[in-house]
Amino acid sequence: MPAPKRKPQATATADPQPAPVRVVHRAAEAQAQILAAVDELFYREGARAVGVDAVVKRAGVNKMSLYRQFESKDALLLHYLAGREQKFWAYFEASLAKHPGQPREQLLQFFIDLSARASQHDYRGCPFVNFAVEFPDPAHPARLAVAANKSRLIARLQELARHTEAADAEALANGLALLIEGAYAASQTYTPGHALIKALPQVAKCMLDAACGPPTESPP
Amino acid sequence: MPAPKRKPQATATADPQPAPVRVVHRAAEAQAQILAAVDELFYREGARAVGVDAVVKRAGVNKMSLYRQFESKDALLLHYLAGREQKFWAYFEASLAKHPGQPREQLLQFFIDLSARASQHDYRGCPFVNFAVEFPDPAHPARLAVAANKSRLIARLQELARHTEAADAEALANGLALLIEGAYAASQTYTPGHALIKALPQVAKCMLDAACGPPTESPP
DNA sequence: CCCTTTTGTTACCGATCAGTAACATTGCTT
DNA sequence: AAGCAATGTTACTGATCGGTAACAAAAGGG
Repeated sequence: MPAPKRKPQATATADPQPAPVRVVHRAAEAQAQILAAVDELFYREGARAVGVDAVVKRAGVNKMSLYRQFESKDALLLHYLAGREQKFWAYFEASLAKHPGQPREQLLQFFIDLSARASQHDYRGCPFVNFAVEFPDPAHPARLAVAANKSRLIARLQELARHTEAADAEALANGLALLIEGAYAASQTYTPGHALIKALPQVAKCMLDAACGPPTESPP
Repeated sequence: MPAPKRKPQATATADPQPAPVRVVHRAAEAQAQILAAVDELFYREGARAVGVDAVVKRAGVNKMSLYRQFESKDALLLHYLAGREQKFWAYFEASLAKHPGQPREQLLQFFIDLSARASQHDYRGCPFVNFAVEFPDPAHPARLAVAANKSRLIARLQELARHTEAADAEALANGLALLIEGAYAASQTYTPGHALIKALPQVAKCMLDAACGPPTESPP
C-alpha cells in the first residue's frame, strides 16, 4: 500500500489524534515521478541492471523519498509489472476495438499492431518475458505477475478463437500464442528491422486461414 | 586467445629463450573446468546474475587462475556463446539426421525434439535470447554472436523450406522461425509443463501442411 | 505560537561487483 | 643443482549494490 496513510474516517468525537487529513501532495508527486522513471528504466535497460540510485536520479527525487513510499526494490518491480499489465491489455483491446464482433479480424489486427510496435527502434520486447529471463527463480514474487499475464492472454485467445469458425479453437489459440511470444523474442534477437517481424501479420493470417478456411466467407 | 602461450615453432638455434614447449596441462585443465562452470551457471542463472566469484567457486579453481586464462568476464561471455552455438547446431543437425533427404520431416522432427527439450524442468530457454534480454545494448560485443546465430538459423530454415514443396518458402521459413522463438519465450513465461510447449509439434505440422499441402503426397 | 508530522539531505552500512598486486610454491629445463 | 616460468593463495582496490540512521528544514493544525 504505497498510498500515504490517512485517518480511517475521522470517527466523530472522542479521538486523541485529531484527524490528520494532510495534503501530502508532495509524496504523491514523488511517487508518480518514481513510477514513471521505473517504468522507463526497467523496460529499457532491464530491471536487474537498473539500480535504485539510477531510479531516483531519473525521477529527480531523493533516495529516502523512494524508500518512504516503497518498502524495497521488489515492491518497485511489482508496481512496474502491474503497470505493464494494464498497458498490455490497453493495447490488446484497442486492436480488438477496430473490428467489433469480428473475432477473426480482431485477432489479425492485433498481430498487425504488434508487428508495428515491435518494429519501432525503442521496442524492447515483452516486459514479462524479459522479467522471466532476468529473474530465473520461479519463486520470485514478481514471477506471479508474469504467469498471470500469460495465463490471461492464452485464456483470452482461446475465447476469441472459439468465436471464429476454427475447427480446433484450442489449437488455433496455441498457435497464435506461440506466434506472439515468437515476436517478442525475435524482436530482441534478430537485427532490428528484420523481415521476420514485418512478416508477422502474414504468418498470422496464414495460420488463421488454415484454421478457419478461406478469409471471410460472406454470402454474395 | 585463451590458449596458453607457446613458442612459435622453436626456430632452430640462435634463440636466447630455449623453446619452452611446456606441458601446461594444469592450465588447460583449469580452463576446461572454468568453461564447464561458465556454461552451466550462465545458462541456469543468467550471465548477468552470475559473478566471477561464483564461477571460480563452481569450477574449483582460484580467481587468478581464471584471469590468467581469460582477460575479462566479457571474454567468458564470448566463450560461453561460442560453446552454445556449437551445441545448438548439434541439436539441430541431430534432428535433421533422422530423416535424410526429407526436408519436411526434418523440419517437423526439429520441432518434436525442441518440444521435448523445452519441456524438461531445467530448460531455461535459448541462451541467445536470454543474452539479448540481459544485455540490451546492441553494441555489446557478444551481441554479435546472438545476431550471428539467428541469421544462420533463418538462412538454414530458408534452405530447408526451399527443398520442400512449399509455394512460398520464404514465408514458411519466417513462420517456423517465429514458432521457434515462440517456444523459447513461452518456455520461460508460461508455467512449466504448460500445454503450449507440448502443442508445438502440432502447430508446426499445421504450418507445414498449410504451406506444402497435405502431409506427404506419395503416389499410390 | 507551539508542536507534530512530513519532508529533504547527507553520510553511512555491509555485501558484492570485476579485476589486480604481491608473494610463496611448484615443476620443468638446462 | 640452478634458474626460470607457470602456478596457487591472500589480500586488496575502487565502484556499485540495496537499504538505513540521523538530523535539519518546513509545513500543516490546534
